[in-house]
Amino acid sequence: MSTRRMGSESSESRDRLLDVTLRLMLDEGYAAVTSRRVAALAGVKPPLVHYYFRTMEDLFLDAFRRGAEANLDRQAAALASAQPLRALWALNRDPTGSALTMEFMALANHRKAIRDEISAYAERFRAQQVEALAALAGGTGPLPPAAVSLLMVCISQVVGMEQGLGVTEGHAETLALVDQYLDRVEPAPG
Amino acid sequence: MSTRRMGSESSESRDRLLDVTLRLMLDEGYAAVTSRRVAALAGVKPPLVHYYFRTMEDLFLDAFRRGAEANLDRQAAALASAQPLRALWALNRDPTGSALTMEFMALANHRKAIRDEISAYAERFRAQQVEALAALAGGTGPLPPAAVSLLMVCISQVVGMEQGLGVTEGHAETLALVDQYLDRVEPAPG
DNA sequence: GTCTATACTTCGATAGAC
DNA sequence: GTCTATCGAAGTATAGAC
Repeated sequence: MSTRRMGSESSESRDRLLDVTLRLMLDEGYAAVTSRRVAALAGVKPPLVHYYFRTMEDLFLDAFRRGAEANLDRQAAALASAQPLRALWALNRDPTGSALTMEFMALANHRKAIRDEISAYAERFRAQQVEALAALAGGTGPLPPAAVSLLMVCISQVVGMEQGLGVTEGHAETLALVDQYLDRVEPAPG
Repeated sequence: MSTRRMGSESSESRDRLLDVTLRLMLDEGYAAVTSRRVAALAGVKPPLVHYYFRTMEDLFLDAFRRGAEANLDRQAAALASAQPLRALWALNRDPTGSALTMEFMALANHRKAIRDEISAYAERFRAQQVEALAALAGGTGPLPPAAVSLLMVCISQVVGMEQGLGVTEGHAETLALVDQYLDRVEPAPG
């Protein structure tokens, strides 16, 4: 066990395994991520998964980190754009994000290592947002920056979730409130 | 198969199996709900699970229905109370609810029968709320009833989720906004 | 450095005895 | 109404061949 070898991080197979893991979580939920299924979809033999990842938990962790880092970059770009609030809102409303977040949250429910990782990233996300919103030239209107940040996440997360279910009552009214707020605090250029 | 026998709904064992299922989902996630573990925790032999529930999916469905019906009753009581908005808010903030909801949502991701069931109940929940809020004597202030309903769910769900993670930035500001809203639309008696 | 053969465990589900 | 015995499939993980 102490002499167990492990694949390099630059391997193409390793890369495919991470891709497939995220896709599978999105399509069929975290419980569908088994070493056999991941391997089959990546076109490799099942044991290869354990060559690159000591345990399935390690696979989840690396898949999460990869997705989270990419999202942090996307969010930084959005916050640095000409219309930070609108860009942030558009980014949060991406339904892929909500679905994956929910899967990882459910996983975190009973895997401490994953909970800690998500917790650390969630704080970075929130901090990055709050800092940028607080520094906004025009301010964030009647709502404190931290509340704007949290509300955007709340609304996009739950609306996206419910859309996946086919439940839509109250969505139009709530999204209209957001648009109203954006028009007021960050008027569209057109 | 067509002659397969099945236990009655009034059985005590059946009742225990449903209890244990919900508890296990809460404690360790839906993936921990296996026929063997449920049986062990309920103090019965594994095959008994399949005597009462044809498949594991049936077990999940019945467990969900039982929990959902109880919640619909609780919500109806809250909405019929003297302070409907405050009672509804208190009910939504129960952390047990958020955790279970997340588990079932994750389950729904890859089980169509469960998705349909959750969808139907979610619509009933929302409809019950919107109807009651729309009929409120004092109205819902500057926000439309449907938006109030959705926002309460959004905020309590995400705040509860993040509290479980230990992430709290923005919570105080957002909860203060809710309190401010409640004080305005439904002033506390004291 | 990369992958495969294989061990061992646990799963859902059924048939039929008690 | 409940339990024993058991099947075939799928799970994680390791040891060792290329």
